[in-house]
Parts: sequence; structure tokens; C-alpha cells
Amino acid sequence: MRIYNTLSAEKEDFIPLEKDRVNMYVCGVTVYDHCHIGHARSAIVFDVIQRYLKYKGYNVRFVRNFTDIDDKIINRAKKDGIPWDEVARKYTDEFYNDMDRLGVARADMEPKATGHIKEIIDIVKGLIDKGYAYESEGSVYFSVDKFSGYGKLSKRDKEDMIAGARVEVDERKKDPMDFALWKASKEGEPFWESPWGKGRPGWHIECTAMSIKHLAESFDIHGGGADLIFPHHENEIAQSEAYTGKPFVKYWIHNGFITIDKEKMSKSLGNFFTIKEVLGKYDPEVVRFFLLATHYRSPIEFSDEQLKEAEVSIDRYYTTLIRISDFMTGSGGGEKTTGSQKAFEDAVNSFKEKIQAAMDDDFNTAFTLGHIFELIREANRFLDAKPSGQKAAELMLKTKGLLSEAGGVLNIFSRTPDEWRTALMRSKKIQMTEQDVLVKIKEREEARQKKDWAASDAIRKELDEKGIILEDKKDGTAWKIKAG
RNA sequence: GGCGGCGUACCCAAGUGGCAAGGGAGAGGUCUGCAAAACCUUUAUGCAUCGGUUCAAAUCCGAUCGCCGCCUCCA
Repeated sequence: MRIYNTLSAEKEDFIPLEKDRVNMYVCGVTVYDHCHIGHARSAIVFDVIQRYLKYKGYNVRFVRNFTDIDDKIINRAKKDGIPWDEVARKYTDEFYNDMDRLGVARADMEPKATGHIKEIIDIVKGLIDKGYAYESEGSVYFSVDKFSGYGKLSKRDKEDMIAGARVEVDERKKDPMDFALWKASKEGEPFWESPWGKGRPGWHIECTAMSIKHLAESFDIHGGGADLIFPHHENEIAQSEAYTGKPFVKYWIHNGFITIDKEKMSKSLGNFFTIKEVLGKYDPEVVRFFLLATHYRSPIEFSDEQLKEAEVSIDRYYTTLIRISDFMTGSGGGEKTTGSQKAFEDAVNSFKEKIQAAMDDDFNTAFTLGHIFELIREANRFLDAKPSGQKAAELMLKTKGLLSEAGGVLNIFSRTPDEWRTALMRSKKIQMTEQDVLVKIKEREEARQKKDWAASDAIRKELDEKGIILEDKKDGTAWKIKAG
């Protein structure tokens, strides 16, 4: 398996520190507001990575934190006139609600910064003792100059950064590049007692404390959005390696952004859609598919059109599933081989290998989806040739299993076609009930018996205008929701 | 200004040295009472542009143009 490592800036063979075991830490969210679709991308990307590692047989320990104390939370609390911890609680609940809907699994450990104040203080003390940090007016800063590897993740040196000009000016720091490990609290702000007085943790230190506590001083994978590379992850490396004297993380994985009109979606630009908004228009599976149809490191332009295409693609999957089960229930008869059987068998037999090769190559979910649709095409082609008999049934059953296994890693394609149709009815806000549709189908069937094609077509048209498509089959009329 | 990334068909998007995946849209066809679905054919001798290396380049190297990100809280 190969993974692109931000630290080395190239794809590397994945060799965990401990055989068959993967320790993985992903930066979660700061709970001060609703999550937007960019947060969804990050969560889904690492959810899939975590699922695939488990699928490969690794014993994965996956930690995803919550930042539940921070300036933004304090400001939000002031603005809303509620206690800061209520803000944190509220948006933690919102996060879970969004993630559950998106099919993002819970991590094995989901620690919070405020639950690790003691560990944080111990590390800050340790860093002061080792000479990497200093106290100033009740705050503690990390001295960037003391850590020689500073900049190795974000590939920049100190001079470059200062040349960038926008470096925070703060009288209390010895050097403008230094960052806070512990922040003295102002009047009326939440605080914890510490050797340096009342205060709260800086942003970066919580991840050091929690990853060391719940994983180890050195672990395999650390992930997050690409915007965390600097300063967050760079600072994490500095303080962690200074503290332990050991390499902090072996593989750094960062996902790309979602863009709107080519610009990064962000809170500050205001060009974002919340997860809730998007899920008001599209089924969660559609959102997941849309986000996984592009490689995790590439930017994704958020687009209604692309979301609709994702919906059409998923519909193609479930439509094929219906064809397969129609075939299974109707398949009797003698063995009948067809011309397309060989190609289909090849596709079936090579499928698993292709999927794993795609995922092994830096988690290429887009390529994986390509393979899935290749198999779908072969299955449809095979069915078009009207095969029959035991051998054909076995092949179809195997196909169904393979598709479901691949879908399982991505956590899509896990519903029944009926559930998908119901989900589409909901997300497209179709006004008719299933019962209404069945009544119309019956009416039309009667017209068709009488060969009253005008009446029959009128009903088809009427339903079509409501987004419902009728399909006449040998044993009756089926219906589906128009996707896209 | 420094550092990094991207540019593949009408749209989206894989592919990082060996015949250009996949999805959508378009056109034609098979099937159908008509449809839908599905399948078949078709749509890049071409991968921003110009050079170079190589038996072989979308892929490696150099230059140019365009777009974006990070350097400040950010997924």
C-alpha cells in the first residue's frame, strides 16, 4: 500500500510502526458553529481511509478529537449570550447529527481538549523544563528557534515566513514566530488553574496531549484538512518532538478543499454551504458519492450539476441491482451460455484485485468507482444476452457480493433499491404516496388491456411530470423516481 | 515577495514512462404499442503552450501562459 506523505512530499510504501497495527489521529472540528460541506469532506475522507485499513486487516485505533475550548467558542458564547460550554455541547451534538446522516463512523476514541487539561499542563511544564518554552505574563510560549526541524512539514523556513509580513505582533513573545502553549485568561473568560495562573490551553497543544495519551508518543497516521499543515501541524510536530525526543508521526495525510467558483470554501469568505443545507436537497449517499468521486487530495468544485450526476450514478447502481434480483427470481431453465459470459467472468474474477490496487494506491476512491461501474456494465451486458441456469445465477450472486463489498469500504451502495427509491422521494419532495402511484399504475394497466394507448400514455405523462417514471416489464409495471 | 499545487473531450474525472479508466451530456442504433432501463456504435492520433530527454512522454526536465492554495482563524 502506498500513501502520499505530506512530510516527504511523495508517495511512500505504508509500513506501520507495529506490524498489523495502525494508530491514527485526525483533527476534528472546533465546535463553535454548524459544519459546512468542507468539514464533511475531511470527515468522509478519513472515514474511508479508516474503513479501508480495517478492511485490509489492520488493527486500527482511530482517534478524532473535538476542540471544545477556544477563542471562537468564547466569542460565540458572548454573541449568543450563553455559557461557552453550552456552545460546545450544542455544536458537538450538531456534528454528530451531520456525521451520522453522512454515514461517518464514530472514531474509536473521541477525546476533548477540556478533558485533558492535566496532561496539557504536564507537557507544557516539561517543555519549559527542557528549555523549549518560556512563561510570559501568565502565558507560555513555544520558542520556535529552539526546534531545529521547524518548517519541515510545510516546507518553509522562518525567514520566508517573516518575509510574508503578516506575522502577529505580540509584546509578550520573544520572537514573533513563537506560538502559545498556554494562554492566560482575561477577566470573565473560562479558565483552569495552572502553575502560571488562570488560563486555558493554546490550540495546538491539545492534539499533542491527546494523541500521546490515547495512541503513543510516535504513531502512524495523522490527518486533517490541508489548511492545517501550517501552522497547526507544524506546531504539533515542534512541541511533540521537543517534548518526547522522538519522531511524532510517520505519515501525514491532508485532504484538499472544496471550492466555489474556484475559491476555497471558508467561513471567513462566507462562501460555504452547511451540511444541513446540502442534505436538505440531496440524499446523504449522493453527497458521499460526490465527494469520493474525486481523489482526496484534489480540489472539488462544489456544483449542483455534479451532485445531480452523482445521484444519476447511484441510481444506475440500484437499477442494476433490481435487474439482478429480477433475474434471480426469474431464472430457471437449462444452462445457457452466452457470448458475453467470458468477458463478464473476467470482470468478476479480476474485480477485487482492481479495487484493492486502486485503494492501495493512495486511497484512489475515484478509480475504485470507475471499476465498480465497469463491473456494472459487464453485468448488464451479460443480462442483456438473456442467460439462464445455475452457472449464470452463481455469477450474478457473486457480482452482487463483490459490489456490496466494494461499496462497504466507501460506505455507499448499502441500501436496497426500495430504500433508495424512498430516499429519492424524500429528497426530491415528491408529493405522491406510493399508494397513489400504484392506483395510477392500475388505471393505466386497465387502459392498456383495452389497448387504449392514449389513456395509457396520458397517465405515463402525468406521472412523468411529477418525477415518476414507469417501466413496463413482462410481469407488470414497475416505477421509479427520476434521478438527476 | 516566499513556498506548494493544478491545467486531460461539451461537462465532471482517473491515469505520473509502454494502445487515453469511469460517469454525465450529445448523435445514431437494438429492444418497446409508445416509453423507460439496458446494451451497441460514435464524440481527445489528443492531455494549457513551446522546447528538450527517451526506442517510447499526459506522465521526466526547462521555459511560458492561466488558475488556485498556504504564509492570519480555517477541514
